[in-house]
Amino acid sequence: MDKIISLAKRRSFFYPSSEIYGGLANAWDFGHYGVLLKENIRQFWLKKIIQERDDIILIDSSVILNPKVWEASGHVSGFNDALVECKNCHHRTRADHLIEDRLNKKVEGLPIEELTKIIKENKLTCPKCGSKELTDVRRFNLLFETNIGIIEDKKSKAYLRGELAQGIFMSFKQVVDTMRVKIPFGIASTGVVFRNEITLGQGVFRTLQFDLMEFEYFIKPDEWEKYYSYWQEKMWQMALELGLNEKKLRWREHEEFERSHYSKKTMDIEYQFPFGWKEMWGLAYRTDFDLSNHMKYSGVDLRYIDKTTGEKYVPHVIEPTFGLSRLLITVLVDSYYEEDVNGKKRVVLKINPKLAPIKIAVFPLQKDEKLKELSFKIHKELKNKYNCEFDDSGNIGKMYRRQDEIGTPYCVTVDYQSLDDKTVTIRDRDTMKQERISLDLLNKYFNEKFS
RNA sequence: GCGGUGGUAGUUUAGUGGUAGAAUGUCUCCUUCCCAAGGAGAAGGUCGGGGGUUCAAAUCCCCUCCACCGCUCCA
Repeated sequence: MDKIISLAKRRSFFYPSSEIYGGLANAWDFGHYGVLLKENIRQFWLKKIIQERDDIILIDSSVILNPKVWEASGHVSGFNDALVECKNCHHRTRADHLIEDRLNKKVEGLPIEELTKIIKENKLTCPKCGSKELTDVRRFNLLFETNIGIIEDKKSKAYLRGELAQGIFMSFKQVVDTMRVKIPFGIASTGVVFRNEITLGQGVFRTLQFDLMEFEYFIKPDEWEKYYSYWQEKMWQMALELGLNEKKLRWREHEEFERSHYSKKTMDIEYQFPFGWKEMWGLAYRTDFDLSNHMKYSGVDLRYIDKTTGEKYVPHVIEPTFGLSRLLITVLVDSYYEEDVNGKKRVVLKINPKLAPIKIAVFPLQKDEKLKELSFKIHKELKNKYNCEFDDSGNIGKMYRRQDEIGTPYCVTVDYQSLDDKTVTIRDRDTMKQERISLDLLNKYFNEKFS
């Protein structure tokens, strides 16, 4: 893993954020190749989910929503309450309620330290599993708080979105009213979300801000099992299509105590990283939890009307979540190879060509004005269609290796023969083999390679 | 959040109180008809940050930040 982090920084995929000030824990910035890779992955997903289907609508919601959204969703319930968490089953309880129920004692307004003391002295246990292992009393703040306008105004408090789902639910009515959708249908969204988790650590893997791609698939309540397995299969296929090693992937179902408050069934696709199996994507059955709560809190009817049967009901949802930032790291880990070439180490990222940040690099075999001129011309033309790089520094070996490290699948080299017969060599990243091809056929050649 | 380890050039690192070094990468020039080749030269360092001890601190002490490994948890 250290090798990947080192490569990521050396080759500008990602690196610690605001480093001149000592960095910020769990914040990373993406560099040139990192962003290109990330956006290619996003495009791949959009093609699969939006372009190739007819039943999923794309939206992009505001990062800051009306704060009531997060109250209705359950993300801020107990936000201002002092809670204890059970170390065994992770159940969270309001500390004042626990004390009042067990000891019949009014503790309203007591400071947190006092509450912790009372719980410890009286050896109070978890109301769910009975464990004695409770954390100190504290305020958990999952969501980042911010202010709209004047900080002193209490009504100014707002939250940065902690998941994409709520923005999707906020668009539900709009989509149903305008997009001629029929159940089953999905609403998709991609973008950055923020988590103010108390427990940090795990570096690039657990960050304050991360990119997600996700959708809610709205279904009839009695059909959830059917669509759950449908999306389970689709997600697996997508992971394979991205080029990930199947042997390093597995499904894992969450135990009841692990599941989020809204979910009735959750499964993760995990990837086997150098530091163990870790969650990459998730699939949750959220029932009608969110729409029903939003109906309750907002007073707006969010039921769906089946135009053919006249049936009126609150749809249930299946939620496939694709961690984009995590997928980027997974792709790097999965495609990193060290090979022995002529007794020297070759580091190469065997990334799926469709995802590669740079598709083609063009260089003159030697430093020569004529070769350079033709290379430039070819480079300029290919750039219209692909992300390309031109290079003429060092020697041919160095240029190939440099491209290997950023996963460029093809290198076009211009030599003296090129000047005579208008052909160039194309070198394949994975096999290191070359083939000579006429300039007229270059476009056709790459069209086939990247189709 | 708790416990352990560590932080020196872009990267990998040597340096245990006395003038900050190497390899590699980067840049320039020469050479070279295909895989980090050869030659010449150059740039690159708040020694993570702050404070203290000392004639003198990368080195010793305190605080802090960051990373890594366990425990815990998420996507």
